Amino acid sequence: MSINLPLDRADFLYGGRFFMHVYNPTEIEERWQQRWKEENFYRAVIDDTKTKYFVLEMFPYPSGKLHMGHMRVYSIGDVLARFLWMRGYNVIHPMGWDAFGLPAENAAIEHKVNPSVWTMQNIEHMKKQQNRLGLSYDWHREVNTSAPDYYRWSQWLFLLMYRRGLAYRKKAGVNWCATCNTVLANEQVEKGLCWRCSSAVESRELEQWFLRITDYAEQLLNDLDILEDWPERVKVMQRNWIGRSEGAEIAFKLKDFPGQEIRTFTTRPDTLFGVTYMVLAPEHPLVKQLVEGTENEEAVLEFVARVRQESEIERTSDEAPKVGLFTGRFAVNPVSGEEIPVLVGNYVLMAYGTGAVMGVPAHDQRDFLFARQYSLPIRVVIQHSEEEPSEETMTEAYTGAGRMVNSGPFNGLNSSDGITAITTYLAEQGQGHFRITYRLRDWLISRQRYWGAPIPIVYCENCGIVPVPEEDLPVELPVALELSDNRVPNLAGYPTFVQTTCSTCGGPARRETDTMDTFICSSWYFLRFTSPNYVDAPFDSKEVDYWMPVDQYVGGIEHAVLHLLYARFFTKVLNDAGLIKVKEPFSRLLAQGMVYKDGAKMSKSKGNVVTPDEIVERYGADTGRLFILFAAPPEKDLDWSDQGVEGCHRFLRRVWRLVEECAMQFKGERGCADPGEAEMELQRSVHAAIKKVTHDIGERFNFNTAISAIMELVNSIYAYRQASSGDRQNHAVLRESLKQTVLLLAPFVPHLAEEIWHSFGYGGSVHRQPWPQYDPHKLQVNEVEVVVQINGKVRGKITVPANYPEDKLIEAARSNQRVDELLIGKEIVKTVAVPGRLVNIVVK
RNA sequence: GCCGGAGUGGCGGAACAGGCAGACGCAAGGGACUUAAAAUCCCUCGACCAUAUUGGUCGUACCGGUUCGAUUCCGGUCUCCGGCACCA
Repeated sequence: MSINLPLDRADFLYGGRFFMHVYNPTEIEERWQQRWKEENFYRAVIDDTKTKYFVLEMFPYPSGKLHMGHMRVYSIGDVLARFLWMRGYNVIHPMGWDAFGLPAENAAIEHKVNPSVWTMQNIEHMKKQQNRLGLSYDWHREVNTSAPDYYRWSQWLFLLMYRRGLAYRKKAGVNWCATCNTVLANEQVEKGLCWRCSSAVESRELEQWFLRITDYAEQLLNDLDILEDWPERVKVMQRNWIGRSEGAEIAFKLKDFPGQEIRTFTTRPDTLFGVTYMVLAPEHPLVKQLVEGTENEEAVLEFVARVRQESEIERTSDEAPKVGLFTGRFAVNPVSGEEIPVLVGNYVLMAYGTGAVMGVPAHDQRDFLFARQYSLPIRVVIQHSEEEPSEETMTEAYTGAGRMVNSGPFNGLNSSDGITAITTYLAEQGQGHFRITYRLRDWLISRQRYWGAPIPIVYCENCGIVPVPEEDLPVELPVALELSDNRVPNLAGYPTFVQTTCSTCGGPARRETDTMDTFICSSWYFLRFTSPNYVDAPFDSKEVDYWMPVDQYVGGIEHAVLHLLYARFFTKVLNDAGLIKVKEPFSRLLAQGMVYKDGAKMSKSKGNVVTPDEIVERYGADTGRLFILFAAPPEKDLDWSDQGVEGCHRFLRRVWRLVEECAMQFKGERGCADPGEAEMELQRSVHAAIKKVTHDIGERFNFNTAISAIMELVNSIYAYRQASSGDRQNHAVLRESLKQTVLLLAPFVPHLAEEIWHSFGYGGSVHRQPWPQYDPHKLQVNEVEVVVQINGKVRGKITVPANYPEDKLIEAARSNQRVDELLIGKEIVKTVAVPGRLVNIVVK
C-alpha cells in the first residue's frame, strides 16, 4: 500500500502496462503549502469591484496542540473560503489567538517559564499544525490577544464602556472559584461548577467591575429575530439565558414602619388579592431592621447567616427544603388593606427581581407547598371552572388564567385584563408600576489573575476612581517570573506595577490589580482582523466598514451563550458609539458538532484520542479533511472511524490512479473523435455533479453529500472507461470530465487538486479558477424511466421520451405487459400521472 | 416543569418541493488476479415469505388522520440529546 512506501516519489509497475507515480500526500502537500506561502496566496485586500465575504472560525486558545475538534472547524471554514474564492468573492479568512487565560499560568508553574513564553511557543507550534492542514489563512492579519498592541485596544474599549456608563464597580455577591482563585461571570458557572476546572463555585461578597450588559437585554433578545441564518437552538439558548418576564413591581407598606415599604416583582398582578404572606431573601437589606427587637431576632439572624454560607449548589439544589422564618412583622396589601406576615426564606434570590416575593399559594405551586408546610392561609382569586375550588381540598395550585373572584372591584375580569387593571390602579395610587425583569445579570469582568489585560483604572486618595488616559495605554503587564505558593502572583504582588501617580492630581495612587475576563478580548477580535496593525484606534473604520459583518462564522455550540452573547453586546455598544455600522457581528452561524469516537468524547483517560498530526502523517491532510467533512453533516456530532478514514484515502488514491491512467492513455492512444451516447451520459454525470456540489456547499452546507456526489462522478468516469476501452474512448470528453472533477474537489482536498491540475498542464492555481457552472442542456435526457404504480405500489417501470405528455404516459403505462395483467378484472377509479416521475393507477 | 432538536439497514448517513426508501461510504460475505500477501477489480448485502434466475408481504420510534400516494404534512404518544429552572 502506498502509504507505507518511502516518501520519495516511487515508481512501480502497475497492471503490467504503465509506469506510474504513487499518490504521495506528504510530498505533494508540503510542496504546495510552500508555494502558497511564498506567493502570499490568501492575502485579502479591499477590492470594490468584488463582493466581500468574511469567513471566520472561532479562534483557538493556544493550548499547544490541535485536536480533532479544531480540525473539524477549520476544515469547514476552509472549504467555504476556497469555494467562495472560486465563485469570485473577495474572501477574507483570518486566524489568530485567544491567548490570555489560566492554562498559561498553570504551565508557568509547571515548567518554570513565563506565561508569555509558553504562549508564544504554543502559537508557533499550533500555527505549524494548522498550516500542515493546508488552511487558507491570511497570516498577515494574525492577531494575538495577549500582545500589548492588541490588549491596548481591549483596554481602550473598557474605557469607552466606562465613559458611556457601561463599566462600573459595585460590591455584590459574586461567584468565586477557589481552585482558579478568581471570580467568574454568571455565564461561566455551569450547574454550580466552574466552566474551566469544574470545581464548586462559592458565593463571596466582593467589590468588582461589571459591564452593564443588562442595558442591552432587550436589544440582544429582539435582534435574535433578525439573525435568520443562525441555528434555532443557539437562539433559543440565548433567549433562555436572557430570560425576559413581564409583570409588575408592587409596593407593600410595612406596618409599624411608617414610610417604609417592601417592593416585590410578580408576573401575576391579577392574583394580588390572593396574597397571604410575603417572603424576603436572606440578603434583603430590610431583614435586619425588621427583626430588630422582636423575639424572632436571634433565630432569623442565625438562619440568615447559615444560608449565606451555603454554596450555590446547596442553595439551589432540588432537594434543599424550603425554609421560612417569621420576622414578627406585617406588610399591608395595597389593594385589600389586609395585613400579611413577612417571612425570610431560603428560596428567594436577592439577585432576581427585587429580592422579595409575594406569596399566592392558590395560584403558584411553590407558594402552595410552602403555605401547606407552614399552615399559611390559601385564598382562591382566579376561577377557571364551573365549581369554585375549595381551599381546604385543593391538592395543587391553579397557575393558569381565569376569571377573577374574591378580588373586590376587579371581580369578573379575566386574568389578562386584570393584570392591566390592577397594575394601572396601583400606578395611580403610587404603589406600583409595569416592569420587565431579566434573568441576565451584568457581566462581572474582574479576574484576580495575572495573565490577562490589566483593567486600566487607578485609585487615587484624592480623586477616587481615575481611568488611565488613553495616551498612556497600554497598561502593560509586568514580566512574571517569580512564583509563590505554586501560583503566579496576581498583579497585587508586583509593587512597582501597583504604585503609580494619579493622572489628574499627580498625587500617589495605586493601580487596579485585577485583569479583565478573557472573553472581553474575544468580544471584538473579528473587528481587529480587518486592520490588525492599525495604531490610531482599535480598527480602521474604512476597513471595518468594508469587511464587516462576518458573513459566515463557524464554531462550537459551547459558546452559544458565552462568547456569542458577549460579542453581540460589544457590537451593539460600538454601534451606539458610532464606531461601526453593523448592529450584529455574525450574519450566519454554523455551530458544528463534536467529534466522538466509540460513542465518547475523545479523551486521554478513555484512550480514544486520534490527533490531526497522526492522520496527516499517515494519510495526509487531504484525506483527514475529506473524512471529517464526509462522515456527517457539519452541525451533527461526528463519530470518528479509522476505517472511514481508510475509505476516504482509498477514494483519493482512486482519483489519483484514474488521472495517471488517463494521462498515460492520452499520450499513447489516439482516442475517437465522435462523441456518442456514452459520452453524452458522461457529460450528464459531470454536470449533475456540478449542480449538486454547488448547491450542497453554497446553499445547504452539506459537505457530506457534496463529497458523495463527487464520488459518484468518479465512479461514472471509471464506468465510462471500462465500457469503452482503448481507441473507442473520446479523449476530449474524458479530459474535460477530469478537469471538472478536479475543480469540484479543489475546496475539499486542496493539495491533491492543485497537483493534478498542474500535472494536466493547466496554468495558474486550481484555487483561482472560476467555479464550474453546469449547463442545463447537458443535463437533458432523451429518455426517462417512469414508475408505474397500482394503488401506490410499484408494479412496473417504463422507459419513455423525457417530454412525454400526460396522456401518452398513461397510455404507455397501461400497455405495459405486467401492469396490463394486473389490471384484468379491476375497475380503474382514477389515474394520476406526474410526467418524468410516475403513473399511479387507482383500482377497485 | 417550560423551551428547542432528533429518532431511517450491522454502522456513518442519503432521499433538496408529498412521488421508486436506503444514494455515497464503512463493515460483512462470495469471486477474479497473485506462488502468496498487499493493492486492485467484479458480485451480493433491510426483514420475512415464495412456486427462490424477473414474485409477494412488511418496513423510516409508536398510534391515528389528510392524500391517488407520507421518512416528508396534521393530531396524539414514547424515547433520547440539549438549554433554562426555588426566576416569583
